[in-house]
Amino acid sequence: MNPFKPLIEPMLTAFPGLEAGDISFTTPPKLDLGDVAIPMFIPGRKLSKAPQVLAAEAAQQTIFGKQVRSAAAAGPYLNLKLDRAFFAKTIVEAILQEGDAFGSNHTGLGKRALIEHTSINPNASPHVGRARCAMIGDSISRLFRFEDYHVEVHYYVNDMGRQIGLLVLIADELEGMTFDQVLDAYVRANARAEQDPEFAAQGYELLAKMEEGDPDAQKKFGAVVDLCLQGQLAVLARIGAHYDVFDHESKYVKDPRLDHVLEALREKEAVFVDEEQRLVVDLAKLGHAQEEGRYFVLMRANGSSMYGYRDLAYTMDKEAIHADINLIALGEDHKLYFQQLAMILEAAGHKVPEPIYYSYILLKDGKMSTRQGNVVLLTDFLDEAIRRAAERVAEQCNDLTPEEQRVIAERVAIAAVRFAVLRVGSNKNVSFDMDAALSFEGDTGPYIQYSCARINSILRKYGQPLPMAPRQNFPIETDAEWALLTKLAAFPDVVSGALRQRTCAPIAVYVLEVSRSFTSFYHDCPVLTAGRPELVESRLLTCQAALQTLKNALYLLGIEVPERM
RNA sequence: GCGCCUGUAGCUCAGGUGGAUAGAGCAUCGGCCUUCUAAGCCGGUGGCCGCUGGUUCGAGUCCAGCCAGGCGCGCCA
Repeated sequence: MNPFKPLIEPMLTAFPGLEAGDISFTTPPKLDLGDVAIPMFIPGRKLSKAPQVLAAEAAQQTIFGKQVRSAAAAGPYLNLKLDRAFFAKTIVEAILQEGDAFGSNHTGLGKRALIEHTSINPNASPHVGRARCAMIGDSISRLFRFEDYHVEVHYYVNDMGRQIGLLVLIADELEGMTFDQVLDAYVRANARAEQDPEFAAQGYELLAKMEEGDPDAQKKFGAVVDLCLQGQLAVLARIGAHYDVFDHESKYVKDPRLDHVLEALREKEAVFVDEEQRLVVDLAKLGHAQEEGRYFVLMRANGSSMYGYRDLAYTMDKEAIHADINLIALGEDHKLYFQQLAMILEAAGHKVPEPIYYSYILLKDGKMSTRQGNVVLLTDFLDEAIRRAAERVAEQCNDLTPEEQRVIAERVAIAAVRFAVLRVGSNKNVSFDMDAALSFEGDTGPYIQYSCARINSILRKYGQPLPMAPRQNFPIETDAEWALLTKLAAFPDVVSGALRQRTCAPIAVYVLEVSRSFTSFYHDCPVLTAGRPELVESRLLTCQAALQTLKNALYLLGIEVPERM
């Protein structure tokens, strides 16, 4: 939606050399300069005129009609003061009409999008670093769904490998291991393998059996993996992450398609057996420029396959779905690995997924490592968040039942966590600070929810159904109303920008701006006690439009809108 | 050592495709609850945008070099 479309035509009439695409709109730094600004850089280049000169000419020569009160040049900008009521009405009308779809540009109609994310090793309860991947991946899948893509979320279950083998050994000794004991068992298994070569060898042995299809080994692996996976999914569900398809790594051990990849590599003389009898790819033959990361091992000397070998098959499997968009969210530590994988598959004529990398959440004393047990578990983090939120809710909503309070506290906590993670760019390391992450004041998820609760409160108190569309007269009396509505109108552009950049961070920034803008409106503009019925109505509809926009944007972030808080 | 990512206010972060006086929150200082929720609002203090050069009418944004942090670099996944 571009509410300022009616301003384009008069410009084109005044300057025949221009096309509609040359005219763009921005908000002036201060509203007393104008309600909307048209930058003259691009039109100036097109007409070979200095933007300052063109702006001055445009202010003189363009005949805008009665929707424009005044036009003034300010340097390279043409600032317009508008008949605000006219444009405000267009904006509110569009938002209410589009409802839950407002903001979507519907670019995914009839298209498929596949995204793989999270795919944690089944060895322990997820820590907040892994949860970052889940939240980023989940939000991107929501973004594509919102754009009308048919979205399929895949989860790769790493049910093979030495690590799991060691865990199976420990589980055997433990008997009746529960999910809560897994992390501890996993840490112990790794520590023991480092000190006890025999134990480590047993792990490899078990792994080899598993790969050969030994039924007993498969049963043991299956039991441990399933215990972990179900436990992990339950925790991930708490933050709203869900998956459509689970692909098990063990399915890709002896995939016939790998022969054809090997064949392609042989043709390029890029694969060889090294002096230790491993099957290795020489990526230099495929165009890899550096010595570092030149070799990629496919199989061990004993003939068992490496993770990457199976991943080749899995990646081809996803390619076979022929999705229009094929994404994978990966930790930055997988960057080189994925480039190597891509190089091999491309050499064999395959298309590879588009990676989305995220950096780590660091603790004060360094990186989180499941293997070392140096972690903040998502589940503990959420419990603490809920505990803090519950304290606040108990003060503020003491007229509600404990059950109602519990639901609110949970939503507030999840909003705090998801927002804190999603608002920062995914290629940035974040240092984890419990207190900062769980603050409910300022630029936070709960702040946004709070503004929604206030809107809901106004609508509840009004107590009657709102008209579906603004009436003829839509008075705008303050800058606050105008600023809010133009901010709302920007949502579709924010969505398309986020989609293009494959990140929901701009949505988080936007939702904060809308909330701030609404709260200023809330303080400046009484709604129910505005006086004139038409003003009450226009402001009610403004509230409704703001709520609809916030709701749609918060859906993308996986944050729920509370009725009150 | 080589490659990729990051460096913006005391702290945590925004700042597509170069454009108006570099923006928020926290912290700090000062105002605002007989009026729709103070998890709030309004205002003040606080910036060699890591450093040095270059391109440009114009650089936080583009290029080069350097400095600092993160990640990675052959039988982990």
